[in-house]
Amino acid sequence: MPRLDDVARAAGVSKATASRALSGADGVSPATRAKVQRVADELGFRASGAARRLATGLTRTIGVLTPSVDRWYFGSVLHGIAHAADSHEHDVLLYDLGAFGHGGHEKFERFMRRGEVDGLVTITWSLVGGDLTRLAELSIPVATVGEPTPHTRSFCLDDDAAGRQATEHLVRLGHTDLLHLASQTEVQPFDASSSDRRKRAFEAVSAEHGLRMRPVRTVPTTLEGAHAVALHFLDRPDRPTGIVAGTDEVALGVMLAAHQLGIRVPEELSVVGVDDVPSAAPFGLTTIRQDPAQHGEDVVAWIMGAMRSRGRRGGDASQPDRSHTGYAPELVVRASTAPPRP
Amino acid sequence: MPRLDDVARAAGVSKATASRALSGADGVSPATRAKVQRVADELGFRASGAARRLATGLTRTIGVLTPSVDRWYFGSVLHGIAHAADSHEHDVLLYDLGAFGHGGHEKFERFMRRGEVDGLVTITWSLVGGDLTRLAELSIPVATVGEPTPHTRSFCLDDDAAGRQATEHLVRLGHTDLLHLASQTEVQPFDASSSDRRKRAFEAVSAEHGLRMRPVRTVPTTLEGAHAVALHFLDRPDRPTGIVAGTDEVALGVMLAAHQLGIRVPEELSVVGVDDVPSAAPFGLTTIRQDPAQHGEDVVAWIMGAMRSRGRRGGDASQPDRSHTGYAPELVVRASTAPPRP
DNA sequence: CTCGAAACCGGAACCGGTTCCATTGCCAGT
DNA sequence: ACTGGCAATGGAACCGGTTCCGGTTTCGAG
Repeated sequence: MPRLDDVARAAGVSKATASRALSGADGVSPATRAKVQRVADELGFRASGAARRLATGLTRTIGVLTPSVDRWYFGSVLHGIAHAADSHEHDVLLYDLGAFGHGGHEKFERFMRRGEVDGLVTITWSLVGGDLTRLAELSIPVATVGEPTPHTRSFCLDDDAAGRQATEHLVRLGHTDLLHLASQTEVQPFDASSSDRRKRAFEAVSAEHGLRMRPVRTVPTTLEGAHAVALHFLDRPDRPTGIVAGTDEVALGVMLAAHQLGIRVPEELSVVGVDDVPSAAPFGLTTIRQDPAQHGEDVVAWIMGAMRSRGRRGGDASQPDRSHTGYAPELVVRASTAPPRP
Repeated sequence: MPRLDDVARAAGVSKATASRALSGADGVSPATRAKVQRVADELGFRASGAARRLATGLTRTIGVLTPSVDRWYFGSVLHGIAHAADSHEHDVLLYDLGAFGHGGHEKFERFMRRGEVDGLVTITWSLVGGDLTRLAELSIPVATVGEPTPHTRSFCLDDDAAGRQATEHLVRLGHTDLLHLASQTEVQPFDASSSDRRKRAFEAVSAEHGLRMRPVRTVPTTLEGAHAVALHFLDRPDRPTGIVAGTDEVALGVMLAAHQLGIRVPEELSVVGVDDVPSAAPFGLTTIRQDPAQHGEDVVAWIMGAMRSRGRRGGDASQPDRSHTGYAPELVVRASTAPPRP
């Protein structure tokens, strides 16, 4: 494996000049630069990342903290992040904190201990209170996607609008007896998780239109979990005529349960979800669409910008950007919603 | 941020001793070691990963090449990998090659160019032929999970047994007219992808029992894709009485299509899948279970072992381990299979 | 009491880049 | 012709650890 020294010698220049030539810094004549680059190519030179990081202090890596990677939303965000990071010539260091609470804290501690990233994005807050504030210890840009947060720059669906749109869609169809299924948030450091905001939007719309007030139910975020609970609360005469689910997975679980109980969707029960997962379409699920991969791309774009501004000292004094981006939801009407039976 | 030098000075020892004390190397008296460790703690010392890598040549990082991260199988494997890597104090560098063929090669090139990992696991071969052999250029342990390969150590479900078990289950129930839906493999460098092996097992069992020979159909690996095709080929009088799907997602798509066409499962159509995804249970899908997260854990365990043996020079001369681990499939019988109607 | 091995430790080289600073060469301005 | 100034370049320090090598102790065996 050739070193920079070898390239320099072969090109007849000093290590310093070779470094400048290859890194694109100026102060090198075009002729010299071309020669060095050619020689480097011929020798198959690849700069040692370790040496570069040691010298520059930059890792060209961004870290991702995620509660888990095998759920549609998280996976899609991660996909967007990976794509964007790659196009910025950055690597992605993945920290799968695992099942919530399940040793997640220890993994977080190890992450902090290594801390070899230039920027960090957390997908949802899967951290407990104490850990949250510790993130400030790393003096690197931090952003969150999936939940609005007061501590960091954040990106996610406008949950309030999403909850409203879903509920109002059913109200417009004539429903007056709705039930909201909030998906369970395992860790909930703030009083305004995504799930909460959707729930409040539901309650607000319910109140505005004088709907029957049923207490919101909290169910597991998975299809199978929601299905199991739905089998119980759907199997009674005073069930609602429509259900606003916090998530497509939940909505699909409900549709399945309804089907198994002989309740026809949408004739006897309307169901709306949020997400627009790929299987929502074939199941005919009416839902609120969001594009997590795009969120991932955007968060990386922001991180890159933030890294640049820290780069040039002076932007340092300015307040860190803790603003929030809420994406506009888009209602997708399919076959799972209809006017209630008279 | 304190440096090793600071710790050494504060502890009244040399940098060399401090390094030995903290890294656990021997040649340090217990008393000295304790003192250095205490001082390091007090100062909040964290060794610079960059410096350590430069000095040792080890990155404490393993790379993961995956075709995408938002599909159940890949996500679960990645989850297992992340967990295992963490317990070995290693980081995970993620390379999401993105949609197959879609710039995947460029991303792969960038990966090779940086190449700062101690070990590499590829989830399925999403690489084209040329790229495959280039992996040997990196002289690090490489393993694959999700497909048996001739070039590397590999881990995956015993596809032959899985295909046989699924098919034989239907045969035992009395079916004689089956259709196999192989899931599409976008890149297929070898003549024996997972999908192929399951297909051949199906054909073998079919022949052994003299079943009606229908040509195998290849369908997209997604629920929505399989659903779309199933709507066509199920909607005809001479449809089979049973379907062996290469994947649960495909099986679920078929079940959905059948339902929409008014075909009752399992009375009029039996369906078997492979995977046992979480939603297979609520849907009552009979399937062949596998545990991808376990595969991820195992592949990391192997990588760690391989790294150690390369560490001690001498094991170097020995042939690299290219063996294959096939996990035994487990049939899970649920409600989607039954004897054919007479 | 002496001698040698073994344990412990410090100095310094090294990993492979980046970057500050000094030097050189060349050209325009007066 | 002289010089201020700028572009191009080289030397060397530096980033922060690890590790080789040689020098002291220490301690048990003879």
